[in-house]
Amino acid sequence: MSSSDILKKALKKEGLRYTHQRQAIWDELSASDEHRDAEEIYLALYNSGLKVSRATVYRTIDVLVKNNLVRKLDLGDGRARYENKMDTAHHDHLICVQCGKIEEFMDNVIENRQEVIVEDFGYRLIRHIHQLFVICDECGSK
Amino acid sequence: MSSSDILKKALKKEGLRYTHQRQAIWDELSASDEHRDAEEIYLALYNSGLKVSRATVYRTIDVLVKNNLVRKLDLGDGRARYENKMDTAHHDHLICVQCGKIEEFMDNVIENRQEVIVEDFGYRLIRHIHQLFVICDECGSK
DNA sequence: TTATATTATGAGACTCATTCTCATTAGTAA
DNA sequence: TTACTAATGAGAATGAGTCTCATAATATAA
Repeated sequence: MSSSDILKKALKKEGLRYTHQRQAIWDELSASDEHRDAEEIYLALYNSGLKVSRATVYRTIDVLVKNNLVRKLDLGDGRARYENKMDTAHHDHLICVQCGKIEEFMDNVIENRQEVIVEDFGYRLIRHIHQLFVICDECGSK
Repeated sequence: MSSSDILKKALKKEGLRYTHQRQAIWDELSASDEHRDAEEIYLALYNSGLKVSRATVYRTIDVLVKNNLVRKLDLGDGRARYENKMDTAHHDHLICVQCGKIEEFMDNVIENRQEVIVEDFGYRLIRHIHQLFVICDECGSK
């Protein structure tokens, strides 16, 4: 399924219209594996000649997040980051507190323990945030 | 060690003065096990007749957090919560996405796995955030 | 104590990411 | 095409948190 088909499907599901702006924003996000904030997405589009407003960037990202095409990360610094979620398995993040580098990890033992914990409470797990703030090898060796 | 001794010790270590406002804020935080935001702390003081400014609330909480007397929680909703850290063992949180109720959990298997993961990367773990967003028993049964 | 030198506080201005408003523009169904 | 809506853009608004700076309070020395 092409990039535009994926988007069209999500928009149809939400009862939303297919627009150039929404396609441009999804193209920008789906073409990269970086963890970027809204301003970076906005500027990337702007610099490639596509004048999409910040408001539309935010609005569209919300739709993409809601439809599981993009993941929103809260790193605790007041700026949300977004990553393409297509073809990527679930993972959590390691963040270097010095240089900001972001790595991904996935651990089945932890995933399973989470379920057990929530079950013991008699609750139902909806989603989780698990971030390991580290000093990476490069920063640590200085 | 009394509440004021604990505070005085932290302030001395930081080279800061002991003031009524700082004591009042620490009293307010240390007397409760709730997870409150800065505005709630400010209002609690205000309603008990202590007119401490919001700026001082934020400034003082920063000192308390830095000195491990208070823990800052980022729940991803744009308002930091603070909890008294005295006499409480390390734990992470379950947050009900419906009613906002916060419960605490601690799991040694997860704690150990985190260390292993970070070690495998050759990094050093500084701190972590682990939050399980759930639907609690009360909200789930409706 | 009292005087002196700082530091802390309060009020409100400011910041910055994000959201909202509303007039204009552009999809879309018939 | 038309006609009906929904989407967009520009910039105002929001809101948590930070900063500024004149004034007040604390610590230290005498």
